[in-house]
Formats: sequence, structure tokens, C-alpha cells
Amino acid sequence: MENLQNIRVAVDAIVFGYQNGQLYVLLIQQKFGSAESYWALPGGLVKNDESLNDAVKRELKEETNVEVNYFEQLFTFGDDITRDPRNRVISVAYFALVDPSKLEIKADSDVDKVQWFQINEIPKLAFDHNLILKKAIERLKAKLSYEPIGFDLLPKEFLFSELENLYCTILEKEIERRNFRKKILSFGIVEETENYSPIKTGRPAKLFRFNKLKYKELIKEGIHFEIKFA
Amino acid sequence: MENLQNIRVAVDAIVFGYQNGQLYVLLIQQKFGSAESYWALPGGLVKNDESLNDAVKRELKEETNVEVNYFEQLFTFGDDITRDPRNRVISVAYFALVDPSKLEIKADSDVDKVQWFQINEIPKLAFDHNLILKKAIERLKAKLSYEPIGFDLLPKEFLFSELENLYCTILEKEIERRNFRKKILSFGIVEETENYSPIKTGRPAKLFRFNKLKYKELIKEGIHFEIKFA
DNA sequence: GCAAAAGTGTTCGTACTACACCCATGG
DNA sequence: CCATGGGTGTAGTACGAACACTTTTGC
Repeated sequence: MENLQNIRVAVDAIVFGYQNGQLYVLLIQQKFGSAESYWALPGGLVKNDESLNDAVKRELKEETNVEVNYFEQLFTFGDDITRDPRNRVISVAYFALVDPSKLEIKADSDVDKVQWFQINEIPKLAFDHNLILKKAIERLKAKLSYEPIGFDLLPKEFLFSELENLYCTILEKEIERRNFRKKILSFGIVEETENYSPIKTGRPAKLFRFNKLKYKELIKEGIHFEIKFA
Repeated sequence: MENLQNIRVAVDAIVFGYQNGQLYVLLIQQKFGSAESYWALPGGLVKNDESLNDAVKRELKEETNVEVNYFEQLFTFGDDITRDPRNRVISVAYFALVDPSKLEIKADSDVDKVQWFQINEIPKLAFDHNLILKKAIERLKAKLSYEPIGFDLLPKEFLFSELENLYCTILEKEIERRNFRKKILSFGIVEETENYSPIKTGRPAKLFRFNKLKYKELIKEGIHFEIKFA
């Protein structure tokens, strides 16, 4: 029907992490990179007998030692034909949210370095990866307002002030503490634990936990989570 | 680095149309289809030197004679390795909204038939196209609530009752006419025209038009369009 | 004058906004 | 007793929900 198609299929992973009031993304540097050896998103070519989802998981594990169980498909980049100067490559980008304190990153296989980069200190990346990352950040911001994804970025038990800070940081907005707390608690998907923060300054703060089960029930009932800001 | 990758890249188009109070989708039947010759979404393999976006446009034009200027990327289907039994094929699905009255559909190139199918009378489709369509419908419903996409499906000038009906049909919900009208008009993105409906039953109805410019201004100002229902 | 669809206003309740002070602990 | 963050209540407002009758035309 047509000349033989010669297009490669790759996947890229945008892994966001939150720690100490800052949003980070996981980047790698290839060992045998193209001349300039820019930092890049983890990723690589999909194998013939492997689903796209498995491909991202595998590449991420291989390159950074990070294992993630939930990836969301972000977008497929294939409009710029020369985005990879070597071949025609389209890339299916996936993003994930993790708590960095639970992970041990490690440069593996063909990778030279792995590192968390603060989101507003991103260098020029390989290929169109700056563009991909930009789109991922937009999606993250949007999702934060209508899905309780903040909890994936935090430890199992967390302070309300951390959650609050996470929203401020990602959305780059001030929020009103009292109203934010009321709003979040009103959904009933965040519960107090018996524990208190080990931080020994100021009044001891209760630790909270996210009730995933409750959240799923509410979704079934059609209640939709939404956080707005002034 | 690895064995030669052998994955084909296709695009598929989900073209939604609205007419006479019904939502339709455009399907084709291949001439030399696989045995069963199921109906299918328009689409095909991407050329080596062609962007994904151009590929959907070309395929749609070739197969159905329909020209669309705005496609939105829906999702990339590539987790089911055997979704096409002949080869490993991943498909980047795009969707578009059109006013069918402005189009002349015509089976072209390798296509035997082209037809609008009402959304709740979809037969079993080729490959995983039922799944793709399902996802497209979900996205359409979601988008309808927070973007004024209804206007892409209607003629330039339309009746309020048509708009109202469009929302009811797509969302499969009753809506409250008075509140709906107030809400839509409150955004200021829909204007009265001087014209009246040619329908000669009941009180003559004003025709309205969508003010795209005004909408873009409001977006810049950060106002976000949202329609909720009881 | 009746059938058929278009057009419209008000009340009520809920949910978001804005705002400032007290609390519990460690040093 | 002071410094540090944690924790809370209330009043005003704006927006969505519910609801039914009048208007204009063709036949």
C-alpha cells in the first residue's frame, strides 16, 4: 500500500517528586549521549512484544532504579518530525507522582547520572524534552485542582501544613489556610491519625492520612473533588 | 542496543457530528478489509515524513472527503499488543467536532462505505475501535462541561433550544431551561443575531451566534467556563 | 382560540470568601 | 515568658437550584 514505514516508538517518563516544600522532576544523563550530553527525561524505545505501559516502567527502572506502579499517559509527541535528529521517533510521554523519600535513585544500564531537579531550575534538556516537561507541569497543575493527587506526592502520614504547602508550591499561589483546611476536611477523605509530628518547634501538629477507600466510594457516588483558590 | 524495532504507527479519527437532536460519529468500511469487514474509525498508517496531525487530516480526507481543521489528541492505544492481529500497531487517536450539514461525505480511496452512525447504535467495530470510541465519548462529555465545544457542533447561527438539546443529548441528562439560558448568557460569549428561525411552529425563536473572540479574551483574563447540572 | 415552542423573574439555600485570635509546646 | 507554628469560628456574599406562567406565532 505504501512505502515501508520507518518510525520508531519511544516512551518517556516524567516523574514528579515533592520534598521540603519543593517540586522536583527526575532527570538522567546518558553515558554515550549525543555530543552535547544534555540532561533528559528517562525513557527509550518500546520493545516489540511489550505494552507501552510496561515499556515506561521498564525504562524507568533500568535507568534510574525507580519503580512506579501508576503512570498516566500525558501526550504523544510526534508532530515535530525532527525532534530526534537521528531518526523519526515519536514519543509517548507518561507521568508519575512519587514520594522521593521512599526511593533510592541509582544510575543504571546506559545511564551516567540520575538526579532530582527542582522544577524551576531545569537546564536545557535533550530533544524536545523541555516541551514535554512543560506540558507535564501544566497537566499537573490542572489535575491538582480536581483530583486529590497531592497525596501521592506526600508520605503516608503528613502534616496539614505540608499539604497546604504542596498546593501553594505547585500552583504558585497563596492560599487561605483556614478555608483550605475546611474544604479538604469537608470531603472526608483525609483523616487524623493518633500521631504527632516529631518536629519540636511550636505547637505539636497532628499527622493526617489520606483515605483512599473513602475517596473511591465518593467517586462512585459521583461526588467530584475540586479545590479552588481565591 | 536492541533488536530492530518493528512497530507500526497509525492514527485514527473520531469525528463527532450533531444533527436533529442526535450525536453521530463518522465510520467507514474498508474495501479489502479483514474477513469480517467490520465498520471502523477512519485512519491509517503515518508516513515517514508527516506529522501525526497531518496524518489524521490526510487519512480522514482520503477516506471520507471530510476536512477538519482542529483535531485534539485523545489517547495513544498501544497496551494491547494484539489490537491489530496482523502486526504490532500503536494508534494515536484524535477527535474532532463538526457540523455535518456543512460536509459532503464520500467513500474514497480504499474505502467502500462512509456513514454517520448514531452514538447509541454503534455496531461491533474493527480492532479495538469500540474501546477508542468509548474513550472519546467520555472525553467529549467531560469537555462539554468546561469548554464551550458545543458551538463547534452547531451551525454558525443556532437556536437556544438546539444548544440546550445538544447538552441534554451528549450528557444524557435533563437540564433546567431557564437556568441553562441564564448561565450561558451570563458568560457573554453567545449573542443574539437579528435573525429568526425559519421553523414555523410556535413562537418564532431568535437565532444566536457564538462570539469566539470574546471567549478568547475571557480565557486570557483567566475566567473559566463551566456548566454544571442539577 | 388552540397548539406549540419561546421567553422570562424570584425565592431559597448552600458554599465560598475574608478575616484575627488563641493554643500547645520547647527553650 | 517568649517564639514558633498549629488550630479554629463567624458574618457577608454570590452563585446555583428550584419552580410556572406569559408571549408570539400558525393553523
